[in-house]
Amino acid sequence: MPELPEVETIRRALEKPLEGRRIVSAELRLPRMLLGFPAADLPKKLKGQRLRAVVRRGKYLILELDKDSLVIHLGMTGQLTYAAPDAPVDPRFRRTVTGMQKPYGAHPVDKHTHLLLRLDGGGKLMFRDPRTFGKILLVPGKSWIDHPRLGKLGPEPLTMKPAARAQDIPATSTRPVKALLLDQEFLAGVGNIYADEALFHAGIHPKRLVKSLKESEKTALLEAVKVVLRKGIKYQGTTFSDYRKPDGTSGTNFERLMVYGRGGKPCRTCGTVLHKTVVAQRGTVFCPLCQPLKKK
DNA sequence: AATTCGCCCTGTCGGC
DNA sequence: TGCCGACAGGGCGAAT
Repeated sequence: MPELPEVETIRRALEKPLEGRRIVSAELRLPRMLLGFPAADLPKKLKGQRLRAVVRRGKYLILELDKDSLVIHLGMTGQLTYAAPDAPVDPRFRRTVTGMQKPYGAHPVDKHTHLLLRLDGGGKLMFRDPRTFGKILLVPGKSWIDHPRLGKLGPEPLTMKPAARAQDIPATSTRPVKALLLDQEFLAGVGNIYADEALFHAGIHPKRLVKSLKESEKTALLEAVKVVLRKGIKYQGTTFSDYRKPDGTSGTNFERLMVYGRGGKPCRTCGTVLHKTVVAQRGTVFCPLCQPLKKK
């Protein structure tokens, strides 16, 4: 699922080709993907506006236009692809596997392609999402910052100060620590993959209760969040099913993960078989030796 | 107030 | 081979 590193990778890839381009036409092929604005009015609203900036907040990608902001959440299986002018349609586009075929053209429009923006010069931006957990919002001006869906987001993990943020962790909370990491009001952009990775990196069991954490553990965990997110960005995101970069190729972080998706396999640090369980209604993988529930 | 639960949705996979 | 249930899970609203 696209988390902060995946969305940031997409943002960086789209920045150059999109900024300054004018929307020639917009096609919303699945109206229910759009929230808070009449779907029928979207094409007229977007047509003619220039794309001024591509920004990210947590897991949200925001296309700032002349008058409005188009806010996109990729949900679990959302893909944003950009096709350069004159790029041929590539039928293999979405069949890519890590390390295999390299798409060279445009994603074919299929039944999962929900938004299609044609740009001046001939470029195309497409939003595809098989499971339709994604969302599109049209927000007037740059007030997306205050939109109900984005206004309550916690700090950006990459710019927060771990020691300071650690002070904000409730001392009496009975939640498992993994639930805290997944809480977008605590930190914006951490999802299931990087929560597990951060907990491993910090040597903390995902079921540890928040109130049981020592100050040093809190700070170490928040440092670990930054480390694993930076690593995710460095390798252009984690592809294990649907996530793709805008050119259709895969990120290469999956093969570098320490725990996520590796239940039953040996820990890369100590060789112990990694356990898989459920925490906060999410599949969770951890090393029982490197992340003990009780301190020795 | 804090926390958990149920639901949305569809491609993929294991079992028989 | 084909059918079918289980599974994946972010975020929201309801329930506890």
